[in-house]
Amino acid sequence: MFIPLLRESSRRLPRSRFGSGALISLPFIHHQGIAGPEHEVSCLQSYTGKSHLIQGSTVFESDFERNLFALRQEKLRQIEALGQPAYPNSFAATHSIPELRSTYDNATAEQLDANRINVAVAGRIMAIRLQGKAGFAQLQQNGVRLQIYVRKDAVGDRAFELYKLLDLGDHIGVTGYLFRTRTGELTIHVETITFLAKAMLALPEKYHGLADVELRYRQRYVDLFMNTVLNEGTPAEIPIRDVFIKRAKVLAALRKFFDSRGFVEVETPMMQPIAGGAAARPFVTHHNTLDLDLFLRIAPELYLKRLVVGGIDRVYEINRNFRNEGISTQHNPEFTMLEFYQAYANYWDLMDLTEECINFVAQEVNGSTKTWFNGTEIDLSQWQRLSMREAIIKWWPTEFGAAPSLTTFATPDGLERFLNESLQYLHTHYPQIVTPSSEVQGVDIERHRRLRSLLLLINGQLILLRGDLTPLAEAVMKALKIPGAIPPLPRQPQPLGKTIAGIFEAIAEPHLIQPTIIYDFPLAVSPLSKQKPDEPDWVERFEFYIGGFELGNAFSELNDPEEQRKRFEQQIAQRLRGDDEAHQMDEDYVRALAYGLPPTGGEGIGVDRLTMILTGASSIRDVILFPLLRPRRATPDTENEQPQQEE
RNA sequence: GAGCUCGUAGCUCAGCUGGUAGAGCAUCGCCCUUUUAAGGCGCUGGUCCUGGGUUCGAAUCCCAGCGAGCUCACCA
Repeated sequence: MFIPLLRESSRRLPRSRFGSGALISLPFIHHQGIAGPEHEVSCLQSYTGKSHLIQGSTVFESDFERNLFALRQEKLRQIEALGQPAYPNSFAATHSIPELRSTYDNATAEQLDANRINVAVAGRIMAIRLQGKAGFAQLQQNGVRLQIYVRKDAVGDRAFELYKLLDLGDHIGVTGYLFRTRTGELTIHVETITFLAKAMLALPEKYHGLADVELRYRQRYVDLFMNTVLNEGTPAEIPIRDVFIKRAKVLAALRKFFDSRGFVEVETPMMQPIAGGAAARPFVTHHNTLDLDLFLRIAPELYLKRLVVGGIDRVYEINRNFRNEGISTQHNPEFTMLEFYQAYANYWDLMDLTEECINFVAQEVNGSTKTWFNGTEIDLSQWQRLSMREAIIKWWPTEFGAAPSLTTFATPDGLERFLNESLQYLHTHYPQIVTPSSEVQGVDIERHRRLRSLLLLINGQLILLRGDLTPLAEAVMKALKIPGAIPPLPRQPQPLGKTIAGIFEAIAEPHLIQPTIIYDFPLAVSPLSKQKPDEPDWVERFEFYIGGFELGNAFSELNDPEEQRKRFEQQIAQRLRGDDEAHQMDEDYVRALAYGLPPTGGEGIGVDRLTMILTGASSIRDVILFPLLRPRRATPDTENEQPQQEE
């Protein structure tokens, strides 16, 4: 199976050196003085025949790479012939490249000559320039580069032979002394070269790096050492390596912040019999010995509050949550969340703590509270606070006619009447909205699309509120060519609070670019938070938004076991109505509350999203080392075995 | 789940009013002892994502699929 493939590919191998019949111009053939096509065929086959990688593997993209691998194997052999092991175990460096650069970047040529600095450093070759009997290369370590200068008369014949066998991407160690070149660049004048490891594959193009977004995610190892710059040409420009360095700093800063305030870091189950603490669909897994279905956690919330019951008054956890939802620039199925709980605190205390925390982390990570995100400068020290109802009123679109007032939200009837009026208003003032923007000429496409989606939104909310299609709503749906109701028709009208929250998200969220705390949420969307004493339909809860999306969610925790059980039952009722994100019953959690949870404030902060804000990365995948992607089909064989059977 | 855009050499990209594929980097060979996106000369490298269709002829047009990005929907 392999041999025919080799022969086939052999025909396309380079023929330059040995004329028309030559198979491949392998340096070792030259060195051994063997010539002629027959020998070459047998040589290539004999040594590729020893390689599991070349024979059986799917790591190669092409014959080009397969051949390159074979050539590099031969170079390794020649390196061994020069007396250096192909895969040595260590190298004793005296400095790291970042150390050398930071220490001697300002040293003058005269200083370096007068006081010779002998060094031994290791790194990956990221640029190499041979010039006859001398050459330059750039070694990279931890994202920092340092030039080396190799002269044949300084390193000797053998070492210079080795230098000529080096390729882009190889790891080497060198000893020598620092000097400055004619053009002033800090450089190591090399005295010895130690071969450390070979790059058997070709590096991406040296100027542009790895630009293909998909390749960058799939082969993050390449992306990282190529260190491609994100947001090039903008104030938010940042090499990808620095994104992840900053991510590490975000985690360290968060720990520093909470540790210094007496919080205890804990780890609670990520495999849970009941996936609770949030509204989301969980992943399911199975424990064989116990024959038990388990859920990957969607939140640590209920376990952390059990710990507060247990007397850990200040507790936090930083870990992964898993939600079986769609993927977007703000969503990855697994994401990192900080959750913390503080006994005897309420949501007002947490608002202050949140502002302090984000401020602190920004300073630790960036040395500034200002950051660039999606083309806007954001100041993480300047916060505004609005209630959800105020936010809806504030950002009610002018195209929709009159904005609601605070009393609009008091009763379902009031809200329904208001939404109906808005729908009528839209319908009469913008009769063209129902036409798709692609079919309308001479209009502002963005505005048109916005109006259209707002029309849809109101429609949907009315349907949800009422549980049926009124004639006007039906007419709009028909005009918009929407088959059936969107969202799906509920059997009963949904609670008022859910509609209000839906309107808020659609209308206000995109405006929340600068840090904003939105407080007082409807009870109906908050099964775990405490009611406001004077407004029982509303709870003491806030979310904070930066850059147009939600970063955190906090509330005064519900600690009345009886009320908690009732909320669970309501959630179960919603579940039965088809809402599979509604909360499940957790009797043990209710039991824990029955032992007495002190008044407690709790909050969750999305660490990935916070990192996005602090690094200017506009996609969550740019702050996750290995974001979830569809697997690539492994081999050409399985490719052919897959008929197009899916609809 | 829907819409838009993209998929050409290992990498970065041209070619897309249909005539059977090109550049730069990398690779390979030669020259070059202070270069730095080194330079010069020469060679090589492609199931143009996959499968159908239209056509005398498809990288190019049409359909379907696969993968990705963005926007929207859902959620955090």
